[in-house]
Parts: sequence; C-alpha cells; structure tokens
Amino acid sequence: MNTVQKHKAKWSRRKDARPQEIIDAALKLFAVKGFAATRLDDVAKEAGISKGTLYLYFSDKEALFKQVVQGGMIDNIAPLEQAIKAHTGSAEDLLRMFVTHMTALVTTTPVGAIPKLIISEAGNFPNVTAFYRDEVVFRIHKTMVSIIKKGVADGEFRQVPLMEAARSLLAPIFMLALAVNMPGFKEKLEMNPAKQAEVTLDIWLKGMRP
Amino acid sequence: MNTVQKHKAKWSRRKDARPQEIIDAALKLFAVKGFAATRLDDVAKEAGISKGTLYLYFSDKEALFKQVVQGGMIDNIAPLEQAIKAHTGSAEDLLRMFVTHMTALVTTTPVGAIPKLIISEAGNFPNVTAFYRDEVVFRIHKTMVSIIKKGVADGEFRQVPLMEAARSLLAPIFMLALAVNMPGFKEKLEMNPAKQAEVTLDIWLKGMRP
Amino acid sequence: MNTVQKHKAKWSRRKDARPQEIIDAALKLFAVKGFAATRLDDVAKEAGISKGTLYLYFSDKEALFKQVVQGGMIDNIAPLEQAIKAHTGSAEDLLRMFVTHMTALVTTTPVGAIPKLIISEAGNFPNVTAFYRDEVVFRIHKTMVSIIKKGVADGEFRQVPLMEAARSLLAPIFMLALAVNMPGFKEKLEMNPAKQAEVTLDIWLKGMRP
Amino acid sequence: MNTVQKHKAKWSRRKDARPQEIIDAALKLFAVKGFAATRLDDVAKEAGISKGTLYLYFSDKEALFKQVVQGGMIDNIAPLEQAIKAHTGSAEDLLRMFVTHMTALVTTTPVGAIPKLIISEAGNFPNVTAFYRDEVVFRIHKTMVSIIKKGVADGEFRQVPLMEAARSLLAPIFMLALAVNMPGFKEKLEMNPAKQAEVTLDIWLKGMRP
DNA sequence: CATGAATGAGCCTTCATTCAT
DNA sequence: AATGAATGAAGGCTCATTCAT
Repeated sequence: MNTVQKHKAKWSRRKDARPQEIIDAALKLFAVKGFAATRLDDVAKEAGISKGTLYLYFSDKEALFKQVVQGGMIDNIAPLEQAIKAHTGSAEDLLRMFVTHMTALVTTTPVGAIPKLIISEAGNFPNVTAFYRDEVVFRIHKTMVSIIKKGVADGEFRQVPLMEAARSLLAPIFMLALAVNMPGFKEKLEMNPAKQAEVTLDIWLKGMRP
Repeated sequence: MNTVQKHKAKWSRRKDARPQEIIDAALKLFAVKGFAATRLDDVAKEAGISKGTLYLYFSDKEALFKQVVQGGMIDNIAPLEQAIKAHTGSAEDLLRMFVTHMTALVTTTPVGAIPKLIISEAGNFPNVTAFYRDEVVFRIHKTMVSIIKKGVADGEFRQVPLMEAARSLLAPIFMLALAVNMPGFKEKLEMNPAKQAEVTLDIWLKGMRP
Repeated sequence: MNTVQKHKAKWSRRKDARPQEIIDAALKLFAVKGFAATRLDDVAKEAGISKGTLYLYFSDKEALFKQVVQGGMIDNIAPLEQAIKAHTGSAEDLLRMFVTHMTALVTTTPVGAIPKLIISEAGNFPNVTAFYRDEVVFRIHKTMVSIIKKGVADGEFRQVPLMEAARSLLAPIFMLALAVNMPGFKEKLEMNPAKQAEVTLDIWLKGMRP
Repeated sequence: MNTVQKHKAKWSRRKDARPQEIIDAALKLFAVKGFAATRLDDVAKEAGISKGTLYLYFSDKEALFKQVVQGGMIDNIAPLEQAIKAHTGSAEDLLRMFVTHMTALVTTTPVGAIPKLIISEAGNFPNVTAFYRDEVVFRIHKTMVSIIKKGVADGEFRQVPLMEAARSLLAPIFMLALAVNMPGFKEKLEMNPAKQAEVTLDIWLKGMRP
C-alpha cells in the first residue's frame, strides 16, 4: 500500500540520516566540553532525539566517540590526497593549495575540532588515538613530505630533514585548528587563519629556497 | 639549631611540601586522563596521601586544577623573559636561545603537559583558560614579537606581520609539547624535539632574511 | 475507554503518584531520624524505588524536605478554616470542633510529625521555617483568635489578651503532636490525646467565662 | 617547686573548667543546628580549644551530646523541687512561683534549648530521651501534680484529671522554650514569655476554681 | 522504531576520630 | 595536656545504560 510505503520511506530516510545527525551533535558537544563532561542526554537533545534512541545506533558512549573521530577527518584526507596526486604543478603550488585547503578545513568546519578531541582523550582511548595518528596525521605528513621531496628533487627547495620541514609548515595550521576551538582564543590573540597560513607559507617557502 | 630544625620536622616539612607534591601528582594524572576522568582517589594515591588530605590543601577538584595550571608554567615564563631582556646579542641569538629553552621546557618537564590540559578543558574552565591565554600564551607571543621587531629594526630580518611570524616559529614547539604528551605519538611519528626545533629555526631564520 | 486508560498505565500512574509516595516515605523517616540523619538511600528504599529515581522528582535533599513540609499541613489548614467560617454556633462549639479536629489531625496522621521537623531544622532552613510560621502557625493562631474574639463580643468569654489566650489552648495540642512523635513518650507519660484535649478545653472554657 | 606548682595549678583550673566550657559551647551550637549538623570543629572553636582536645574530655560526639542534655536541666529541677517543698503557701502561690521560675529558666537561659534538642534527636538517642523523659519531664509533671493535688485537697481547686490539668499549664511554657529557640518565631509571632505565662496562669487558675 | 522512566555504580566531598608530635 | 595533620567511612549526587511500553 501506498500509505505503508510512505511510512516506511519516511522512517528509512530518518534511519539513514540519524547516525550522522547524532555524530554531528556529539562532535559539537565533545568539542566544547570534552568527552567525559558531555552528557549523552545533551547529545540526544542536540540531535533532536531521545536518549534511548542513541543506543539504537551506537552501542555505547565510547563507540559514539570512535565514530565521531573516525568518520570526521578521514573523509577529507582522501580527496586532498587525490587532488595532490592529480595536480601537476610546482611543489610551491601544491603546498599552497594544500595549506590553503587544510587551513580552511580545520578553521571553518566542525571537523577542525577533532584534533582537540584526540589530544584531550589520547590517554583514555589509545586505539582511537593510534588510528588517528596513523590514518590522519601520518598520512598528512606523508603527503606533505612527498611534495617537499618532489620540490627538492626539482631544485625548488634546498635539502632539509623532510619530516621536520613538513611539520614546521603543518604545525601553525594545526595550532589554528586548536585555537579556533578554544573560546576566546582566536579573538583575543587576534588570529586570522588565512593570514597566518599565508605568512607561514611565505617565510617557509623563502626559507626553503636553495 | 639542628635539634630545633629537626623538631616537629616531619609534619612541618610535609605541610610545606604537600601542596606541591599534590600538584605534581595531579598534573601527572590530569595530563594523561584529563580533568574529568582523573579520580581524586588516584591523585591522592599518586601523592602518597589519603583522599581526605587533599581537602586540607585544596577546597575542591576545580581549585586543584587551577593551581596545577597557574602554578605550572607561570614560574617558567618570567625567568625566560628576564634572560631575554638581559641578553645582548643578535635577534637570531635570542631566538635560538628562546626556542632551545622553550623546547626543552615543554618536552622534558612536566609543565609541558599543561598546554594539553588547557586545550582539553578550555570549554569547561573559561577563567583558567583566559588566565593562561593572557599570562602565558600572550606573554610568550609578546616576547617573541619584541625580539623579531628588534631583528627587523636591526636589519637582520625582513618586514613581515610580526604576530604571524612569531606563531610560525612557536607553533612547532607547541606541537611538540602536545605530541610528547600523547602516548605513542612521539615515537611512532619519529619526533625528535631538538632536531625539530633546529630545523624549524633554520628554515624560519633563512626565510626571514631581508 | 478502558483500553486507553490501561495503556501506558503502569508508568503514567506511577509517575503521577511517585512524588507523593516519596514525600510520604521521606516524612516518615525525617520524623524519626531528622533531616541530616536520614539517608536518601533509606527514603528510596521506603518508597520502593532506587536512589537515582529520587532525583527525577526532587532536585536535591533540601528540595525534598521543603516539599515534605510545605505539602504537609498546608492542605489541612484551609479546610479547617472553611469549616470554621461556615459553622454557625457558639464560640465554645467552634473551639470544641477546632480543638477536636486539630488534635486528631496531629496525633493520628503523619502530618503530625511536621511540627517536630520544623522545630528541629529551624536553624538550618530559615525559609522553610518562615513559610511554616506564616502559613501554618500564624494562620492557626489567627483563626483561633477570631473565634475567641467572637466569644468575647457575644459575652461568652471575658476579656483577655487574645493571642495569649489562643496559645494557652493551642499549646497542649501542639505538645501532643510532639509527644506522639517521640518514641516512648506518649506511653510512658500516659498521654491520651483525646482526654488531654478535653480536659484542657474544660479548664480553659471555664477559665474564660465572664 | 613553685613553678611547677603554678603550672599545674593553672592547668588544673583549666582542666576543671574545660568540660563545662565545652558543654556550653556544644549546647549553643546543637541548639541552632541540631546534633548532626553541628561539627565538632565548630564546637572546639566555640570553646576555644582544638578539635583533638575535645577527645580528652569526651569519648565521642554522642557522649558530648549526652552530657549536654543530662547536665543541662537536671541541675535546675532539684532546686525547684526543693523550693516547692520548702514553700508554705497556697497551691496558687506555689504554681505561680513554679510557672514564673520555669518560664524564666527556659526563655532566658541556654538550657531552654534542651527540650528542642531532645525533640529533635529522640529517634536517634532513645537512651538520652528516656533519661530526659524520666528525670526531667516526668519529675516536673509529678511536682506539678502534687501541687494541684494539694490545691484540690485544700478546696482551692475543683477535681480534674491531674496529669492533664498539669500539662495544660505546662504546655504553654514548654512551647515558649521551643519558640525562643526558633529564629524569627518569637518576634514574628509577638511572643512575650512573661505575659504568656501570666495569661495562661490566669485562665487556668480561674478555670480550676471549684 | 522510539521513548523516557528507572537503575545503580562511581565519584566528590564531609567530618568524626586518631595519633605523632 | 594540647595540638592539628591525617585518615577513611559514609553519603549526596550524576549519568551511562537498560528496558517496559
């Protein structure tokens, strides 16, 4: 019957969307109060459902946390990796793109809060932390190292320890991700993410010239 | 006299030492598990006292947290500021000293865990966060900006946005402070604080040349 | 319909009944052990619920105490006031009714324990005490004074200080309320509430004759 | 030696006075906050000693409570009994003296708080309550009954149930003892102990005439 | 599927009591 | 005798989790 059909359809839609809605709500709250201080009651409220319903989608609070972290940045790494690989330009161009996109990602979208979360809960969730370290941090590092290596090979950059050079460039972006998620920090310290990224890149690129 | 000295020594000495012992124990645990997930029972155990004794020295868990944060880095900022002021050398020398000392401080002493703590609890302790931002972060920023400004004035450095330049140099150190307090991060990502600081400084200094 | 009535009956009914069930349990225990010495665990057990459930209905122990006190006698004052107003008889008749009802109320129902509670906790809950003083004690005084005043006006009673006269009659009833809530007192001191009320009234009425 | 002598003397004096000082301090606080809510820390402070010193004089908090109650009124009953026995006058005179003295005692001295204490803690200290009931309340009752009985025998009073008649007269005094120990009660309800006693006596005596 | 009432383990905090000085 | 630092048992309160509806 049509009625039944529609009924089911409506629920199906919800059912499909729910997990992500919950994850979004959880990330928002985790980002502000941290894992332990966030009540599932509040997550449910934020997601517009009841507390019991949470347990239909996540076995417990920890599982929700894992989904928040793993679902978060992972989806944004691959596209960036692809873009880098597909791109044909100078190492400088690639880095500029990388830095710009990354900066925008962590300072303007909710996933920017995930680094803060990982830092906070590293001691309590070794698995999640290891996952994040390997699947996000390390992959970003590798990607950037490969670009720098290309630049060195092409004579654009002088020879420097690659990992350390990469981190010199990544750290300020990363710091922005943290700062924008600390109430009062960005404003009081007059942080302008785009400008920060640009100046960092400017100094770094000049410092890397052969 | 010795006798007098030793008289009522046990308790007196303890009473004086206790607060710092407790703070050290608390910092150690807060650093690993975070504020909420740290039980005062464990802090007491770590400090070698009973739970009740905590309350002879700190009115509640929050007060302990504040002491941990405020007592922590603040004592290390002033000496560094003094050393910088007293120092008569090139901006490069000053920065090298600053970076070296700061890197050692945050990667080899317990206070290096405080940034992580602040990040984690920024949403829950606005006052502590504001204090830390103004009395630690901002003061470090200012000190570094003043050095850079000097360098620009002396013709050592080219003109760049000062705050952003300062942060480009500070961020990697700061990141180290976080990394060494995330179990498994430093090792797996092959982080070598001294080397990282050196490479960062190397690139940055070259990038700042006029 | 019956079906609807029964539907979700168990919880709904409970949810409605719970607060009063808890209040009753709390009054029972508060009356015996006092506020501080009564554990919420025991209140919960007495009410047939778990400790956590208490907090679904009362924000904390103090809120429960207030409800116990405020919900208790207040409901019994108004009807008595109405009855007095509606009654058309001699002042003596009115007083007899008043004294009889009041005596029965405080010596045979749980609310008789509330005076004891108020006395015990007056120093710790000034607000509750003030409320009780104004809304219960003072109203009872006023009611009785108005009756006596009527008696004086009608020539039934001689002229005496009204408040003091009223209290002379009320105090023995009040004392009964306390005595029946002190284990061993009523029996050992051979107190018979009805008889006590009657004798008190007898002496008082005779003493008030013009 | 003189020095030692004086030393000991000084301490002896203190040692003798201490228990009563502590009892006075405890009564003062028990009267306001009740037994459970009174901290021994505060009792010690009020008595001008340290917490540990309390335990040199009282084995525990309960022992202190017992001393407070038992030492309190008992000393005042015997003299009154003696005075009554020694007195040679009409029953009315005796009662007037009794009521006047008792009213003054419970409304102007600290022992007036003891009834409140007994009422509050009856459920927690059956022994103390029983003691108080037998040694204080019952003895007062008996004394008053004996006076009334005398008055009946002498034709001063009509025949009435003795205990009940006694309580009719005692209850208002007793109520005053409670009221003056309830912050805000005496004032707001415009209680004047002497006047209350007088009016009560006036009505009662007239009501008892043959 | 969804709800929200109910649960109870866990943690912070207090305070009577002890004991080294 | 006096102190006050230290203890730890006890209790108020929270919140993740369950389950009857």
